[in-house]
Amino acid sequence: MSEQNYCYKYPHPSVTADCVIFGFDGVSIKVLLIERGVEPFKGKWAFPGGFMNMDETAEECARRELEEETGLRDASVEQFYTFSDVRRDPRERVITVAHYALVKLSEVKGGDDAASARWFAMDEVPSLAFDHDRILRMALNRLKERICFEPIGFELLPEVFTMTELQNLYEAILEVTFDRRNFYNKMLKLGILMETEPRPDGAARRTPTKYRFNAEKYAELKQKGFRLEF
Amino acid sequence: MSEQNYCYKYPHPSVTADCVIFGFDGVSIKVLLIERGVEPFKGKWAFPGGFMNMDETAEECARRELEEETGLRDASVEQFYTFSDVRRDPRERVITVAHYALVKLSEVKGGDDAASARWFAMDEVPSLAFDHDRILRMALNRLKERICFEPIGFELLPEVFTMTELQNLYEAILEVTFDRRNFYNKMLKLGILMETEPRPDGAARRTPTKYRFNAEKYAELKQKGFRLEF
DNA sequence: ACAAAAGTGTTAGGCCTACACCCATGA
DNA sequence: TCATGGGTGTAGGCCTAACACTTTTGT
Repeated sequence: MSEQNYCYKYPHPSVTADCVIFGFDGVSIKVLLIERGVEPFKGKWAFPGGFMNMDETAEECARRELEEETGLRDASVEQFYTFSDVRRDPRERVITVAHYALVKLSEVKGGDDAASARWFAMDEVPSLAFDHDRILRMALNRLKERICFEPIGFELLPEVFTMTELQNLYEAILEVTFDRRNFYNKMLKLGILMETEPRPDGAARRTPTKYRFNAEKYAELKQKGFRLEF
Repeated sequence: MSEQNYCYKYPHPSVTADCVIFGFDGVSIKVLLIERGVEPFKGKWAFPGGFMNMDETAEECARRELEEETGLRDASVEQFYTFSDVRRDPRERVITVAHYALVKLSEVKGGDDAASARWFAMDEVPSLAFDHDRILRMALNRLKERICFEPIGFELLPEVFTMTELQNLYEAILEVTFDRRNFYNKMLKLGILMETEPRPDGAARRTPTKYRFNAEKYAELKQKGFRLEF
């Protein structure tokens, strides 16, 4: 039954890719976890992940996991660290190439495993399987670093969003609060936001201004090197 | 002879750790390369690296490589990316966890392989074996990012150094030039430099002020979160 | 004598921060 | 009418960037 057909002169570790999937619901950052149905860590929550095939890169493997859980193929996925502690998996030597994905919650459909998958706000995340607590901490740190250089916020928001939502997102990721006017000024001065036409419903109730991300302007900015000061 | 004793149900990639070793000679950034003596890429230059043992982490493996080539045990080593392209090694599937190390050139003794190892300035680096060109590019980018947040410069300089050397280092890594006075002011204001006593040789020839890195002050700064603006 | 490198201050402009009130809406 | 959230401008301080000359030393 369990034939062992792949033989090597020296021992090889198993290699997996894990995918920390972040979403944003307008108020707080969420992460998608899966409840483990088997030992080890049965009943504990963990990130989607799985063994890397021989004909795919780590990132492709992470994207595969992402698609299985969310149905999304084109989200932003980035590798951030490889965890190789000798005993991180109690069964055998497994090293994992950890990625994070940023997804728009509105576009996510439950995947195959929907039954055992759930979104958790950061302050609700339980103690996780394997070394996934550490992986989450590092993923969040990377997110904090990166949001100051790249407009990753827009990967997490719907196409059209309000300034307040954008501010909530930055505050949630960086765990700080900003003065509203200063945040407006800074973002608008950057020039990577476009106002969307407020549809002129005659008696429409007063709605906040909606914005859209201006990818062209951003490309220009990036050329020159830019940094968001927070 | 080549018995294949380690068997698995599914194929496993080989895992290596590579170590991009950076040094600084007072003027330019150097990287330590090793000339390959065997195929593939025989005669081409590559970073030190090797297969990960089953009882060591990727970082430990990278440190082992570092020590073999330089004799150094306590240098700063940091993992920065895992390269997993399917065909990056023509022989078999190999993924590599890439690290960079920052060393003080003055402390480096030639390692076992001294004959085939050589320091190259960045603008002399030849085309490299495997995907090591790409690895080098990414290592340099990480270095650029990191030098704005952490005083990694001090890992590359001798214990005692002049302001000009420090400036040359920043200029070499960031590939820019700074106004000397502004650089002085910024660095001194940060407060992480200590002047060393100029030894009062009576008629010593005029020497530039020497500085030393003040680790305590840096620890305080880091607490509060700091950033170097360049 | 000349070239090369160290050392040193000031000014103007831009950016960040702190801060308060009005309006529209929905309850 | 009251509570909530959106929208808006200014003034002060700090940091950044630009800029030139003198001194010392070695050649």
